[in-house]
Amino acid sequence: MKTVMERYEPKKIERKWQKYWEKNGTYRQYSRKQGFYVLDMFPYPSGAGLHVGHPRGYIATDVTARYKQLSGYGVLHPMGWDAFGLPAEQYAIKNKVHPEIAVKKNVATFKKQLEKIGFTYDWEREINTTDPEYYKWTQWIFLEMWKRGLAYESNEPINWCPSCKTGLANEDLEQGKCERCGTVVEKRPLRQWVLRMTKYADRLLKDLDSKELEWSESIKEQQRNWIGRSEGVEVVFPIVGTEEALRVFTTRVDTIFGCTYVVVAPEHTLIADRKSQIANYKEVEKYIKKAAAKSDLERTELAKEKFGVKLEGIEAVNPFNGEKVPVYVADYVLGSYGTGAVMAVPAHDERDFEFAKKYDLPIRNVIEPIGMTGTVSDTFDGAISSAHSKFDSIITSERCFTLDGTVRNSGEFSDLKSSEARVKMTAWLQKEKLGKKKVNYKMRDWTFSRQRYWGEPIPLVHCEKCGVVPVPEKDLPVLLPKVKSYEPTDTGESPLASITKWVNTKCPQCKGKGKRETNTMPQWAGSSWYYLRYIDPKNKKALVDKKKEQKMMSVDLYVGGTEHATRHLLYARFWHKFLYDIKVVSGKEPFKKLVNQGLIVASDGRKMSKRWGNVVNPDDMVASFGADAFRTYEMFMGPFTQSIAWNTDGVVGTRRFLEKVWGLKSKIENRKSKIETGRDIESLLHQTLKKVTEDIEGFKFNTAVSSLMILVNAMEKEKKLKAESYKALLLLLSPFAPHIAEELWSQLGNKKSIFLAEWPKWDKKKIAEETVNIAVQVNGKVRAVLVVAAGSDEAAVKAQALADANVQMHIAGKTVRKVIYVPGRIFNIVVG
RNA sequence: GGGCAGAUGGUGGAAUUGGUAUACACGCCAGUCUUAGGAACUGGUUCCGCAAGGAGUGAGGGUUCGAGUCCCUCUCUGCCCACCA
Repeated sequence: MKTVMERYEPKKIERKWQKYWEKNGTYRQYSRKQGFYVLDMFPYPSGAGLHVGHPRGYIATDVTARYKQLSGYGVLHPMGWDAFGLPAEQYAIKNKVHPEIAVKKNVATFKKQLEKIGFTYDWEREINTTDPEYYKWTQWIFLEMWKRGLAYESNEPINWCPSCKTGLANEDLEQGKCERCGTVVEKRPLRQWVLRMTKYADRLLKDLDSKELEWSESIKEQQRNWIGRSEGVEVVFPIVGTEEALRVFTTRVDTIFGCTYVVVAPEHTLIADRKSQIANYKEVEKYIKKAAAKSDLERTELAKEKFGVKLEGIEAVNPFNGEKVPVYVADYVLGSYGTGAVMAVPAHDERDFEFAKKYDLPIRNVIEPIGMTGTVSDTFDGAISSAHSKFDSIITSERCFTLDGTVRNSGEFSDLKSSEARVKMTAWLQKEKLGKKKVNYKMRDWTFSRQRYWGEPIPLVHCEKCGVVPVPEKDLPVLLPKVKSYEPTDTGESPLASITKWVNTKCPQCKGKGKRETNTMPQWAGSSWYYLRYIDPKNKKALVDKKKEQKMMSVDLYVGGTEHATRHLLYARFWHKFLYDIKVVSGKEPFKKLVNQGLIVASDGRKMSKRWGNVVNPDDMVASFGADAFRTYEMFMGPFTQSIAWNTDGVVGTRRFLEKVWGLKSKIENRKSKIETGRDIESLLHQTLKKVTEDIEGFKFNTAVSSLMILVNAMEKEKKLKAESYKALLLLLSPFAPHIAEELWSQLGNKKSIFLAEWPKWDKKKIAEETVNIAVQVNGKVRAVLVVAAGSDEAAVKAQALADANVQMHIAGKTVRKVIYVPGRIFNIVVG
């Protein structure tokens, strides 16, 4: 006799199955023929723990991982910790614990939180960037780069955050402020290690267009903009009365006849070199000092107003017309881009235009908008204000014309189109040896050293005799010394510099006295290659065994936030290309497909943060609703790539849904009473099979869940269910709600895990329904809905439509002019 | 200033890509079981209107038998970049 059915109690089943899966290695099906590598951007284990926003991406990869395993793949889905860097160190300083201990504690918290949600993670492959066995290889990669001249020492001024007390890379800035603490960044000359990322600029750019790279257009565009390739020419402007010349970079050589002065950046060497020739050197020097004191932010904020000083006594010659033009120094020209000098064409460049107006410099127009002499062309609509209605008026107007057009007043190049003029003028320059084609990038080399404690030591030794010497591979890793005090200093020296016992060492080459490099690597070092370590996490001889896991060499699916567009994702691509060049990896790109999840914000619309007190902890969600309801809700709440506000009330809905699935068990027919399920439920089931399969593949989890809800609602209305139908439902549900699916699966008498079963396939024939609804419209408005046999012809539908009372009412007294029939959808009667 | 998204009920969002707008869910309303409650069950829920009917996807125009979807103009919101010559 059957007892009253047990209630659905997640607490009773979730922990049980999590233990079962771990014990049985359910998700370690690596021996399967085909592999699939699905990866989450690993978290930074902060002290605050996870909030409900974090797992959104992890759940999505988990759904995909489970679906792929059910589809026959051996899935690699690992997790680890990115634990070096400032946040961990600052947390440690604030809480007066050593970072190593803080990290250990935080990792434990994160892991405990993750385990409750029921992921397929293979914890045997867990990695931690602060583990010496791990950072040994981070150091190894650095040395390989150093050996090939890709890591170099520099003393150039770099971004210095006075609050974090460390140098920063360009990528670490946000509008001239430190990305971490918001402090305005200063320029500070500092000895530092730099990675020659610009050497890879072209490849980093070009490979974005590779067909194999399935990334969102917006991330690719962000990387393109960051790399900032621009093609132009370097033009030589001889300096009057000297053998020297000023080289300027321009993308608009077609405007060069409109050049009325030249501007150099305050850092430009011309100023010091020609000191004696500059009549107003004192004034110039004062200006340069003032400019140097300005932060990048100030330079940017004052962008509207441009200041500069004329270098009295210096003139440059425009190579095209031999005209002598004055030279200015102004900080609107950047020392670090191009040649640090520009030719100013105020008529056709906004910045030059503003500067020229301020200092009353001549504005000479040499580009005429196309169509000005004839009819106004559409090409420039909007670009040409009414003030520009006549060519001549442009010169004196309030605006300059910055687009391409027809070249005028430019000697032999007059009357050419801008694009043609650029080609011919460049050719002329090359012939006269007064210039050459040049490509410039906005992206800079990667400032790679930090003056902080909690990072990978840079494995180099400074020796008085031998210079910079690498630590031999057999001596790696260079361990980060355990110290009590690791607070940063103001001096630009790493706190490691004061640990003399560690600093003083033997030169690996001459065995004489040597000093260790005391700078550490930036936070982004460890994450630039971590995806490779998961493939072969225990390997002590090599970073990764290429032969062993060739099939996993690059990540098939990578999921994470968009905030990494120009840092982690750029750095990892750079390192991967380098590792490809030295034949450590076999592919050119690390991440084939990239999907960016939308941010989950708090219900008040703000980011979840301790500061606002709006953090929702996933532990609480699991405790009140169960992991399955929580997981399903995160997938159901909205489109995956879109940002969305958290709403705890919504979890109730997915919990109710799971209760219904649980309840359906009682409807399963037993062997004795073979009640046929209707055709309706069968076609709906197959429609759902198709929908859920396609939606998981397309990352449309919200509609996958809703289609499951529709199926379950329909099943509830049935008196009996075929066991086969119910099994199919459980399989479809299992990626989203693995615990309940596994529990019900085993209650059906299955001995093996549901995740070792096979994903059901839909049958095209069974999807088709016997009858279809046809909307009958009169002049585009729906007046009736007919139920007709599938595949009815137009005549049959027309007869039925015209017989409908409501339709008759709307066409009464009018002439039917036309009918449109879309089979299976619509029948439109046009009357007039 | 530039680039990329986006705007649909009270709320989150669907819409076979030009074919019945508002699926699914939350919330709300009414009822049922219950001493009570709801994270239970049943029904209802775009707006105006008693109804017939009409209006309706940020605003305005266009193409079409038919537009949330395509084209033009505009408004607003979010994210990213920003003196890069």
